[in-house]
Amino acid sequence: MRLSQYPINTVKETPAEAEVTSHQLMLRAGLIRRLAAGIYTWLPLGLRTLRKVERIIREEMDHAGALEVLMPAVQPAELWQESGRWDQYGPELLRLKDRHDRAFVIGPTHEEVITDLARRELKSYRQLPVNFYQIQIKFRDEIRPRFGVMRGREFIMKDAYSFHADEASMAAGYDAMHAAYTRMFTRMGLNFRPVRADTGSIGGSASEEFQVLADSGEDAIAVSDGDDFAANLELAAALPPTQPRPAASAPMATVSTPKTRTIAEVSALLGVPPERCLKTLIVDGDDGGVVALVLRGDHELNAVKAQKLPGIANPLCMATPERVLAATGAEPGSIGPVGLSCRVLADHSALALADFVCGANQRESHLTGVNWVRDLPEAEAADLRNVVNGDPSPSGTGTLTVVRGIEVGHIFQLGRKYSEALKATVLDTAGKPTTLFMGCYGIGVTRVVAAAIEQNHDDKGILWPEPLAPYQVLLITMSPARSEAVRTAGDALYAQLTAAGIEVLYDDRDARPGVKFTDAELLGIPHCVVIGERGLAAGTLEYRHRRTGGNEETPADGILDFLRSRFAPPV
RNA sequence: CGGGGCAUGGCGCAGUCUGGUAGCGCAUCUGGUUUGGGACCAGAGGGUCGUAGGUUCAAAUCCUACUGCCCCGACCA
Repeated sequence: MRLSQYPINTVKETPAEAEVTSHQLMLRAGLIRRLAAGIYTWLPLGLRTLRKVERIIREEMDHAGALEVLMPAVQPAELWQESGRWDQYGPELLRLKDRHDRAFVIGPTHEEVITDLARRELKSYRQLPVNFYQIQIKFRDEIRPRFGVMRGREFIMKDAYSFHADEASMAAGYDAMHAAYTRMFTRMGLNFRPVRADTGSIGGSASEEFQVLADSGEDAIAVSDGDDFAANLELAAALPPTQPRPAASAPMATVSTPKTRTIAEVSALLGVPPERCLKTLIVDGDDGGVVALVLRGDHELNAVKAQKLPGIANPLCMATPERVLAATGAEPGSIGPVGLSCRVLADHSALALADFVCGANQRESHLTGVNWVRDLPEAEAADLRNVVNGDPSPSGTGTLTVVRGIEVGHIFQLGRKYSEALKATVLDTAGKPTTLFMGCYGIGVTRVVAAAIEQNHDDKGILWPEPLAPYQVLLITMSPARSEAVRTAGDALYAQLTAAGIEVLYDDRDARPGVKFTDAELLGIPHCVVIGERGLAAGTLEYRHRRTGGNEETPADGILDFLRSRFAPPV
């Protein structure tokens, strides 16, 4: 493509609406434009990268034996009522009616449609296993779309659904997708980790997320330095301390702690480090009562872990101040586990403390020198907290570090959740109907593009991983309007490279060199060839690589082989 | 949905407190001089100041309602 014929501008100033780097760069480089909140147009340059992501996904899905289909974006409400998700999904599901007043949804996902297809088309165990996938537009009416296409409302997803006669086949299909995903993201040149994940609202048993590692990621991931263990923070288990609880050495005493509400304030006032203070949170139980959750002062409550515990409301709900007062006799800021009549759950690390500080359940008072058993009954032990840097890995090897990630893929073993609801069965070897086992496997295609930029940029612009770059080579002519020789050489080289099957973006604009170079850096095409008069006279071209920088002179007549030697070998 | 903020040429902003001629930079167009790292000079076009009411002799500015967008939280590819 000739840049002189690409009418979209690059932008110098960072648009005010964009917060994260990838969003800013995508707008500045002219990859996307916003139409409404969370809804974007893909411009030619951005679309090329999007298509490259799609192509790699298709190749690896096909290679894994999956079959491509294309399902409708608009789906009848009946299917959602049948699966029960019409009522469960909530306002994120965009519902609409047609002219006959029939209810439809814009599909946020396609379990219902694919399961409907499966129950109609699949009749025998002999047809299994099978994996259908599509690359298609989804709509989720997110509460808060943000970060450009990273969390849009309309987005492109690759979703795949596998069907199996038994659990072992489902597990094998899951493993095959795990391998396919690993190949895809490796081919895309992304630094990623598969991590264990919570199954959330989709349901099912085993589940892993594929996370692109980036500091701006919305997800926290705990990774072990001893082996390949990695888990989403919501799921990463905090092991109980191995050392036994020290013996009590201090008497319990009540101290006045006026105007202190937070652990930090109490800690500062009493001169006791936060890790020797306890914080007590009152949450709703599932029986109408309340439950006290006790954590070490320096630890954070993990809501996903807590709400899975029996007796605790799911989703987790903090008790109202009135209920806290009724249950403890004090307001948040001065509450503690001593003398509570409600059920008390304590995190393992909180239970390992001796001579600790906690709220006294009296206004603006705390207790010091408190000890389990001696001063209050030993609470039920539970894993309630987020792991922190330095915690031992649940895998038993190494210690954990918490890093940030962008979730670009998620794979699930669904079991029979949807096939049961929609009565999707096949005949087994005995000729009896058997309910299908399912797996489902998603990739946020549009999000991959943003994640790739988030992970690959510098202060000047994008640094495309070679397999995702909209073009392989950027060809720049220096002042073509002034030099016919440069212009002719540029046109000829453009034709030559294009004929050789190389994807070339040709900056033939009549713009000053500085403009062209800064745009080159913004756009992030990996390989750049510069044609100028002074090189032309010597029979040389200039080459520079976006990531490594620097200028190299190379003979003009060997440019094709030279470039090919610089291309990254395919993964 | 709860909390906070913003809305003024295509983009980024000032002007709003204290009502009185709509302004700056970038971008765009014309002419000229320039040309290896976002040029310079001269000129030009482009804005119902988010929408609708209200107060006032007079509203971008004060009041009311609404809409859109952004940020923080819970949800997710």
